[in-house]
Amino acid sequence: MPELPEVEVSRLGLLPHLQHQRVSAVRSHVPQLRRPIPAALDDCLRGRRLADIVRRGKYLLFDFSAEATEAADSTGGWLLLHLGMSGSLRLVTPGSARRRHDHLEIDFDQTCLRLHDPRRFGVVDWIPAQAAPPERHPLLAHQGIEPLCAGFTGDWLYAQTRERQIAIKPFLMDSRRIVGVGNIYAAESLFIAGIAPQRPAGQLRRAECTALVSAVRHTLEAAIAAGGSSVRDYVHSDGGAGSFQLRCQVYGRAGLPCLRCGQPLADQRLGGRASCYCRHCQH
DNA sequence: CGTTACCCCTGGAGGC
DNA sequence: TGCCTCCAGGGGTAAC
Repeated sequence: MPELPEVEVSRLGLLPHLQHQRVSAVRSHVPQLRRPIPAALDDCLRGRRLADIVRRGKYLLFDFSAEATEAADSTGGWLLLHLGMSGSLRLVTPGSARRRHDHLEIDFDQTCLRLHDPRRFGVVDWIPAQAAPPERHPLLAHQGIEPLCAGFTGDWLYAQTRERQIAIKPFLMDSRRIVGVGNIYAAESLFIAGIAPQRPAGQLRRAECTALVSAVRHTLEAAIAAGGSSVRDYVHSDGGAGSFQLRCQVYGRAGLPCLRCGQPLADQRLGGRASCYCRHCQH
């Protein structure tokens, strides 16, 4: 279940292997995931070198906007990928057997990148360089602040939440406000900060906003660090990016004892999502 | 503006 | 063993 840390770990794991590599072929094996996969992707990418991979929220942008080495007729662009809920990216030996749900293959000179996505909630799109800049893409244009950037502070959160009745947990998870915080890390961060998930956002005091921002950043950074330590495994093993099992303190533990006070954890639906928390430790 | 429902899809879990 | 139902997840979109 990729949230921001999993996407960032994928980026960090792939970049050293793919940067400056040239695409030799692209194959998609399904017409669409959450949205249609561009049919002409092979024409767009073939012969181009990958300059960089950048992340925006949970989206990855593969930068092929530099001048092409072989494809001379157009000006390159960006490959936009989103892993949805069940997506993962793996580097495999070219020609090795494709697994069920390997929907997209991009052959580079030395390796093959495969997008595996059983539930097909992912996104694959092509953004031509001659179009508007990638941040204007409809899926990126309304993305909120990056939780790991310097501007994401307690003061920022305090200002943004004033007069807002919405519960703090769905507020945190709304990508138009803050990108990359999914259900797991929202639940964990609220527990660490001692804030109940159903609290109206506008009710949070300044100190609570500071604590929550700190908890979100710490949780995400710890998860990236945990995943980063297994980047080598990620690239070479069959297990994929599965080893950042950050020990969850509340997520998925409804009814089990709170690790801080021992009381059974409560479960409540907020914004359609299961929200596990401790009635005793979170207010 | 906020909230809710729905949709994309598969597979794992649990009930019978 | 199998069949059914429920649920999870991200997130865009439409409806209220």
